[in-house]
Amino acid sequence: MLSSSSKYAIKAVLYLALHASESNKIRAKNIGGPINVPQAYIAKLLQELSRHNLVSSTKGPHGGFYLSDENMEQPVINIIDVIDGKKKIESCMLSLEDCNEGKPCPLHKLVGPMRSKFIKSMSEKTIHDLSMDLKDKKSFLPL
Amino acid sequence: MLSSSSKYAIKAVLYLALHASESNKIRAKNIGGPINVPQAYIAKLLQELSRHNLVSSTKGPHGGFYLSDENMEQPVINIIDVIDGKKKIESCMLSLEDCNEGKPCPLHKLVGPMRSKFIKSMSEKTIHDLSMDLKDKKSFLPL
DNA sequence: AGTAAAACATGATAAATATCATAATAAAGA
DNA sequence: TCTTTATTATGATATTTATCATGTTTTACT
Repeated sequence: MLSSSSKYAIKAVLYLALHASESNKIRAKNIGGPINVPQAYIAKLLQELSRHNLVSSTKGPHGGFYLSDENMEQPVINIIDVIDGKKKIESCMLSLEDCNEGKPCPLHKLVGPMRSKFIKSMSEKTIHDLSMDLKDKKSFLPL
Repeated sequence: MLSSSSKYAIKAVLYLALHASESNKIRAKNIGGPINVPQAYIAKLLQELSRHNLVSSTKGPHGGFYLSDENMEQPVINIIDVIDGKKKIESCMLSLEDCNEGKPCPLHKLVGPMRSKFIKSMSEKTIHDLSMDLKDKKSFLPL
C-alpha cells in the first residue's frame, strides 16, 4: 500500500511533531533509533521532505529538524505524495490505463469506494491532528 | 497495494475464466498478449498458481491452462495470498510489529476499517463472481 | 516407439527500491 | 576568521522484485 520510504517518512515526521520544536531541533542521527529506521536513510528522506517544505531544518551547531506551524498543518497525504508520488496511490488496482466509474475494472467496485475514502482521510488529517492523538494516548508509535 | 505480480495473476485468471474451459485450454503463450503482460512472466505465475491448485493445467499437445469448477469458486484473495503472501496485505500501515485495536498506530483508525472491508470483499468474491460481472459488461478488462 | 507440443523447474539478468558512504555547504561559537 | 556541527547533495552498494532464457518432463498423436 505504502512504500517503506513513505512509512519511514510519516513516522519521522510524527516523531518530530512530538519531540522537536524550533528551540529544540533534533538531528537526523537521533531520529533513526527511536522510530527503528536506519539513520542514514531517514536523513535522506528528511532532506527530501525539507526540500518540499514539509519539515524545517537548520544546519550547523544546534541545527537539526523540526516542524514549523505551517509544517504541522500539512495533510499526511503530502508526505506520501513527495516520497511515493500521488499517482501510485490513486492508480487502478489492476494498473489498467483507463479504469474509471464508466468503465471499471473487475476490482473497481470492490476497492474504489474505500480508496476514495482513504485518500480523503489522508487529505484531511494533518500532522497536527495525528500528533494530538498520540499525545492523548489515542494512538501509539514505538516499535 | 498489490504487487504487479498479483495484478498480473488476477488478470490472467480472469482471462481464463472468460475464455478457457476444460475442452478449450489456453497456452501461456496466448495469454500474455491479451492481458498485456510479458508472456514468460505470466507463464511463471500460472505455474505457481497451478502448484497451489488455483488454476488447472495439462501438459503436451492440446494442453494449456483452464479453470475447473473448483478453481472458479476460489476467492480472489487466495491468488493474492499465493503470490504476495497474506501478511503483506494484512500488516500494519506503518509496519509496526504490534499494532492492533488496543494499541493502534496513528493511521490505524484511518485505514483499519477500510482494510478490513477490503479483505472481507476479497475473501467473499470468487473468480466466478468477478467473471460474471465481466460477462454482464458490469466491468471491463482490456488494457 | 518416436516425435512434437505443451507445462514445469530452475537459474540468470534487469530494473526498481532501499540502504550506506562520502564530500560539499552553511551556521554557530570561540 | 577558524573550527566544529549539522544539513545537503551526490553517488555507490545491496536487496528485492520483475523479467528473460534454457533445459526437463509429461502427454498426445503418428
